[in-house]
Formats: sequence, C-alpha cells, structure tokens
Amino acid sequence: MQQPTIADVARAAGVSVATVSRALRGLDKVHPETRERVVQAAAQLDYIASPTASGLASGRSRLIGIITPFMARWFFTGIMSAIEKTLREHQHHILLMDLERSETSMSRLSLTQGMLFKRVDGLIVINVEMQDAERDLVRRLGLPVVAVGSPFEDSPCVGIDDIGSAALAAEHLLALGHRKIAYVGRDYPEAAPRKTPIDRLEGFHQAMSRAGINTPPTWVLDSDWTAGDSRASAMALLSGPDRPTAVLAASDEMALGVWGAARQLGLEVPRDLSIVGIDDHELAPVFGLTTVRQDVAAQGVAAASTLLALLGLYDPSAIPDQTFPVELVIRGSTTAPAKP
Amino acid sequence: MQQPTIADVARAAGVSVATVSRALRGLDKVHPETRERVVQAAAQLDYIASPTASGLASGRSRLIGIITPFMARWFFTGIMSAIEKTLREHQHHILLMDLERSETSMSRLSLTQGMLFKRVDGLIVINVEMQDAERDLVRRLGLPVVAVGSPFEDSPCVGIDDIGSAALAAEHLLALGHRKIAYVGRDYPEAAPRKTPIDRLEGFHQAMSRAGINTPPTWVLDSDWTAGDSRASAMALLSGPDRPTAVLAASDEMALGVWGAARQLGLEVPRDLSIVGIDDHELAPVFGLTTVRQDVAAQGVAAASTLLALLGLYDPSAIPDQTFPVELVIRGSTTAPAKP
DNA sequence: TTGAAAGCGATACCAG
DNA sequence: CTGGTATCGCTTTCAA
Repeated sequence: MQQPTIADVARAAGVSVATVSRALRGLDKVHPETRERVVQAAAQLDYIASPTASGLASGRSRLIGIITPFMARWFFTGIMSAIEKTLREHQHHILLMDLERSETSMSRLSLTQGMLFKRVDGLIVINVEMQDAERDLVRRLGLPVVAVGSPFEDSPCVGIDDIGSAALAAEHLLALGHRKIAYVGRDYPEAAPRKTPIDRLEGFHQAMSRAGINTPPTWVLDSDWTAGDSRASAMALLSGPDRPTAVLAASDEMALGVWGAARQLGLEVPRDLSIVGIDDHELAPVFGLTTVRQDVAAQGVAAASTLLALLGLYDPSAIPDQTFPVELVIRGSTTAPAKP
Repeated sequence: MQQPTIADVARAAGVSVATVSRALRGLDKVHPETRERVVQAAAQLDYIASPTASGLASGRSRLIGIITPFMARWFFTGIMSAIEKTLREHQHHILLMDLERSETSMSRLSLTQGMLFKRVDGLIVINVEMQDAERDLVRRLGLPVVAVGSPFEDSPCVGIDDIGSAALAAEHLLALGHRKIAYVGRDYPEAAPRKTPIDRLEGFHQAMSRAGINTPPTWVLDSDWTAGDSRASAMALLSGPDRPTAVLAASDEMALGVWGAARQLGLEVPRDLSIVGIDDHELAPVFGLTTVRQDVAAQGVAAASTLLALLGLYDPSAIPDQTFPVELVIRGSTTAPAKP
C-alpha cells in the first residue's frame, strides 16, 4: 500500500497542502479549529511526513554527523549516547562515522565524495584531526561544527583541561610520597598527533618538574590507548630491576592494562605499585581504581546543545560551559610507597 | 557561495542533466567520451550530488537505522563498528538510535512519529523487543529488517547459540571438578524479558542438570548486566558462609564485576574462586579471564551484508552464516576447586 | 546513446 | 488565516 502524502491529508481535511504543512508543524497563523481538523485527518491516515521531501524543500535535513575514531572506547560511547539523546529531543538524528583503522584517505573518501557532509546540517567532531580536503568541504558547505577534545579551527570546543587533569593525578602520587613515577599513554611516534595524549603527558611533566623530579625517558611509555597494549608495555617496565613505585596512566583503560601486568608479575596493588588513571571508567569503582573523574555525559549534552545553538534551534544563553571540571577520586589503588 | 547542482555540471559539460546523472552513477549506455567529459566537469566544479534530492527522486535514502539499547556495552560498540564499515563500503550510512534508559513510549516516539523509520531504507535491530506500534509501522513501510541477538518476526537473525555458550562455560567448570557453581546474569524480574539472558541461564541450568547438580535459587543472581551491579550482587553472595567455588557470569563485564567483589573480600582468583565469563571482552586477556569467545565483528558484517542483500544490493549467495560458532578460551581465572 | 519532461513530497512566498 | 504555485535537485520513463 502507498504511504499517504500531504495531499491525501489535505484532501481528507478539506484544506490546502500549505495549510496542512503549517498546521502539522505547529506554526502560528492557523485557526485552532482548522488545525484540529488537520491533525485528526493526519492521525486517521497514519500520516508521517517524508523527511526527505521536507529536507529538500527546506534545505535542512535534521541530521547531525558525528566523526570519531575508536568508537569502541569508553569515552566515545559515553559521549555519543548523551549527544544522541539531546539531539533526539530536538527531532534530530545522528549519522555515525567511525574512523577506526580507516585513516587512509581512500576509506575516508565517503566523507567528501560519499556525501556524508552533504547529508548533514552540522558536525560534531570528536578527537580527530580533519584532513585538508575535509576542512575545505566543511568550509565550502558552511557547516557548523562543534569540536570535542581537540579544537577544530575556530569552532566551539568542548572538553576538559587535559594538562590539569594529568597534573592532578601526578600531584596525588607525589603527595603520597612517590618519587619514582612512570607514565603510560604517550602516542606512538608514527601516529597522527592528537591533542589529548599530548596535553596529558605535558601535565605529567609539569607536575613532575614542579616537584623537582626528573623522569627517565624509559619511564614514559608509548601506547595506543588500549588496555591490551598498555599491559604489554607495562610488562616490560615492571619486570625490570629498577621499577617505579607508581604509574600514572592517561586513561583508566590503560590503567587497568597496567594493573593486569602487575597482577601477572605477582605485584600487589597498591602495596607494590600504586596506579592512578584518568576518566572514571565504569570499571574503576569495581576494581577500586583511583582516578580523575570527568563527566562525559555532560560534555555530550554540551556539544549537542552548542551545535543546536549554532543551528539557531536552541537558546544560546543556555549553552553550558565548554571546559568541564574534573575531580580526583581516591580509591584503593594508590597508597604511600613502601619504605625501602 | 551556492553549491553547484547537476544543472551546472550539465551546462559545463554541454550535455543534459539526464546524461550527467547516468554518467556519474556509472550506468551503462553512456558513451565513454561523454562520461569522461561529465566527470571532468563535475570534478572541476567540486560537484557532489545532493543525497536529499536523489533520495526523493529515487525513493531510497541509503540510510540504515540501527536500534539498540545500551550503546555503551562492549557487544554493541563492537558490532556497530563492523556494521558501519560494511555499509560504508556500499555507500550507506548509519542512523543511530540508542534506547538506553528511554524505554518509555514517550521517548521512543521519535521512532514512529519522529520520522526515523521514514528516513531509512532498512533496519538492524540489536537485542531489543520492538513495541507494537513500531512493528506495525515497520510492516506498513515494508522496511527490511535484520535482527541481531533476538529474533524479529520472520526477519533473518544473526547471533550465537546462547544456550550452548553458557552450557560450554558451565561444562568447563564441571570438568574442573566444581560442584558449587553460582550464576550471575539473570534479568531482574521487572525488566522486559530479553532472549540472551534467558537463553544463557537456560544453558547453565541444562548443563547443571545433565551433571545431576541442583543449584540453589540463591546462587542464581539477578543483574542488569553491568560490572558494577554484578559486583554488588556478588558481594552479598561471596561474603556469606557457604559460598560457591566457582561463578559463571553471563558476560565478561559481569565476570569482572564478580572479580572485583572477590578482590575486595580478599578472595584470590582462581585459588579461592574460579570465574568464567562469556564474550571475550577486550579486558579478558588483560586479566586472564577464562571465557567463551564470540566473534562480534563477524556478526556485524553478517548483519550488514544480509540487510544489503535484502535491499538487493549484495549477492545473496555471499551471505555469511547466521549462527556463529563460539570457542572456550581457557585463561588463568579458572582452576580445580581447592580440596576441602 | 542522448534529451525533454514528468514526477518525488514537502516548504515558502505571494496573493487574497 | 488560507490557498495557489514555484521551487528544491535529482531520477526515470519515453521519444528521438
């Protein structure tokens, strides 16, 4: 059976399509009685407007593109979920673009050629550097963009103070009396530079040098930010003769990787090794991991609201903060170093 | 500046819009020379076709809706990532619908009223029961559907043998000599019944009764399938006087929750307690968790390919299996029970 | 192989 | 407040 169109509703209600369109969208300048009749007719016919058609006519698709690598990481799923809910309340939907392991320009092609950008009214870019062709297209299309984590040109950017967060974690360890502190989470040199890893490492270094401590380069471990990889790196570090008394991991997932390594080596946490992470991952309270908490959902709501404001659909004065506070959460994975 | 339209390209190439349309979509019956000229002109103008317009005209949006609860769970992110990549190779995009904590019909309204279903060419439904109004609409629209995890009407369904998987895990514990085995992962009674939890519990029960063992009801724990919640349940169970020697968790996330509880109670795994999970979560190898592995990515590819086949865009003979094998992966979290 | 023209299903401007 | 109608940009017969 054919889907009912706006013309069917108009006929059934005995009005013009123009009136149906206004009535159903809740525009003013429609007589309440008329509107009622239209609404009745529409309900009667199970009429649902075609988003494609209204998109063509109005020039707005009510679709928001989300570009992200590592969709499977804790941070991204959390923020995405919040973004989705916020946008849904404003009748917008999310178009997903996972970039994981597809950094070749070939598979990214669908961003430009593949029409993704022409489908959406705006973009939320989560922790990715856009490529030149992509930036150009975004600019040509005049797409509003909200960045999360790392900035995009002069678009609004939502995030936390990464430098401060890492420093906070480091200072916690220092306050406990640790001096031999290792760091996990520097990007591999061959990876595209990302702001978050760079800033957190910077925060670690700042805190350490403020304390007058010189960290040997071998105690700064590269990682692809997965638990598995950081476990591997940590195995090497912790099985050596001169090992640190504490490790600062740039994310909780990596912190758990370090914990796994410690466990396998028979080291007890925190007795033999203190571990602190960043994020407050779902598993952090489960294992009692000390960490620096960030509110991912709040960041998602902020990103979505900001984009809606850019689209003129949301009161700009209601836009929440763009830099979110973090908070040290002390659990059982950190303690003072054992007396030598 | 205005975006170039198909008419601009036609003008530049000195042909009709019809020819441009054919040439750019790679249809036959276009003279190679003509096509070349069109392609040149299009490139020259940075022309990108409007998906909205071609959607209206052709009746296909190249958009696939994904409906899922718990977007933040391991299983969903993994499968979604695979689906996205598969669909992208066929020029389709994903429209996301996270249902977490939005089970009220009010917030689900956007599925029906909110046009989601009218935007997409097909649906992938992951482990959710659709509501009546939703089923009706899907039927009326004639939307092709592929189900994952739990079946949807007579649509193709991708998944694993949940009963067999749980039985496999249980039999591993039984083979090690365990008799006092608890189970975590029954849905709370007030939750909407889901197939996976039901089947896995069934598999556990089957294996136990085959072994002639009667599990006390108090050793079957309810959980919302998060690590935190299962940790809480396990705390109660494990701190009691008569505790099991092994726990079978219906997912690795819950297994890690149990592990957290054991740790907090000073129980050592596997010496004091064996733990086995299901999934092979990213953290399973990190902590040495014994588990039943399922291949999520393969299931995602299968779901996407099947849907494409339903849309007539993919060779149906190439559709992969719909029930995927699982495999017991023995790591360090299980061992024979301590001699009494 | 190519072109002309009729939709596709709304929106929005301009009258009335 | 309501109706007529041009328009959005592309696809798809139907002829040529």
